Amino acid sequence: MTLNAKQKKALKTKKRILETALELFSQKGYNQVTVDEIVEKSKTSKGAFYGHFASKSEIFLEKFKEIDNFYDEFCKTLPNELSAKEKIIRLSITQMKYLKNDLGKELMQTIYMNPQSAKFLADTNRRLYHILENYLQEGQEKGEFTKDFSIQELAMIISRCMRGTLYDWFIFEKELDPVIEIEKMLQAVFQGIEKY
Amino acid sequence: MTLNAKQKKALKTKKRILETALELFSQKGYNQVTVDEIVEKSKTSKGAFYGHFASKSEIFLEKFKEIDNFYDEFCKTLPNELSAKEKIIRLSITQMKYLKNDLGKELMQTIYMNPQSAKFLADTNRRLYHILENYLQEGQEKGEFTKDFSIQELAMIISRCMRGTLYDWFIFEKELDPVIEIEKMLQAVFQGIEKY
DNA sequence: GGTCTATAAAGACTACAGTCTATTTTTTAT
DNA sequence: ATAAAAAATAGACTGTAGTCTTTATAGACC
Repeated sequence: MTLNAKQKKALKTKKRILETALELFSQKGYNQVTVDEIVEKSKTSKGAFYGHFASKSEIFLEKFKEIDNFYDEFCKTLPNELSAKEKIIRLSITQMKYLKNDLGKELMQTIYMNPQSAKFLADTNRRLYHILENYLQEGQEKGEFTKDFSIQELAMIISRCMRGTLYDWFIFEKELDPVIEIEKMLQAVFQGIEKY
Repeated sequence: MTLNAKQKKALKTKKRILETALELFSQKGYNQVTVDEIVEKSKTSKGAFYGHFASKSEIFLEKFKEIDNFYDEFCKTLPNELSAKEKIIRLSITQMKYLKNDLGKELMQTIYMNPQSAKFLADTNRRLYHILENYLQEGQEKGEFTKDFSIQELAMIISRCMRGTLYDWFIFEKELDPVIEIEKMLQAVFQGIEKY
């Protein structure tokens, strides 16, 4: 982690590009901003831009990755005595609020609709999966959840509900609220829609 | 439906473009084919292409819409005495097989990852939603399903499971089988993952 | 301190989806 | 038949993401 002068300068360039780009995106929207514009305003060059980022959308991915701070913060403030189910529901709802209010629909849609950046969502080593797996394990151990599925399968099911809900947020014209939608979705998944 | 000579000719042009494009896509893959190439091979022009299709990906959307034939066929062969749950499960599984084997991952991914064409998936007037709503209504009436959700909400939940599963098919590196995944997903949604 | 190498940055260039204007072809009205 | 209007098609042109080649800069080694 001990950087020499050259590396420090490069990092400063990267930061300048990132900040300029995010600034422009928030001013005019992702699709209204060109890479040429970012490069011009940040006084860098195409070479510098693509040396630091693989694509225009990767800028958003970088921003999106800050979500790990959100998860950390969330875990800290969550009362431990809640049921595992309640923890997962609160995680999901709080997360949706964060994505909706702090990151915004355009950023999320850009990541989700881009095959390259969307791959990151499938990385089962990201914080989200670890947290989910913990709560699920706790739930299974306490006998709250079925053991018909493995922890990994359950994490996949829950996280898929999140992805499905977010995806629907992007594609439905009539403005869908991801917070309300994830709540309904999870209610169905936890209790089931069958009568017994 | 009575076309004059001009309209008939235009339709022939459209058909020629469509067939040439699909042929090329299947030969080299969607991303390896350019509109210029389609236009050249079909002996038409950019003007003709964009007169008939709003975008390159709309070609795939056109092909995707044939799915209604699949749904019709499916409904015809489905035994009526099955439970509503069983009907929905069979619909989902058979559909996934169709998407995977007949349409293919690239076509589906192209539609799903494209904001313009993805809007079509959100059209609640497509055949899929009507069929789902029928089965769900049948299930609610027979007392198979909870009435905590409206038919429309249930259709949204089930179809979102489908979309989420397909989306995951696209983004996970390690080849996911959408047929197996939808089965697990629905098992969870029908029975719930909570122990009671 | 000079040469050699590796990394960063510059910016010209390419590829390609989609637009725009011009031209041809067909229909309609007289 | 002929002029005017409408529709379809041709293909030149534009915008922009991303690549490629060149140049500058800094560290390393003698």
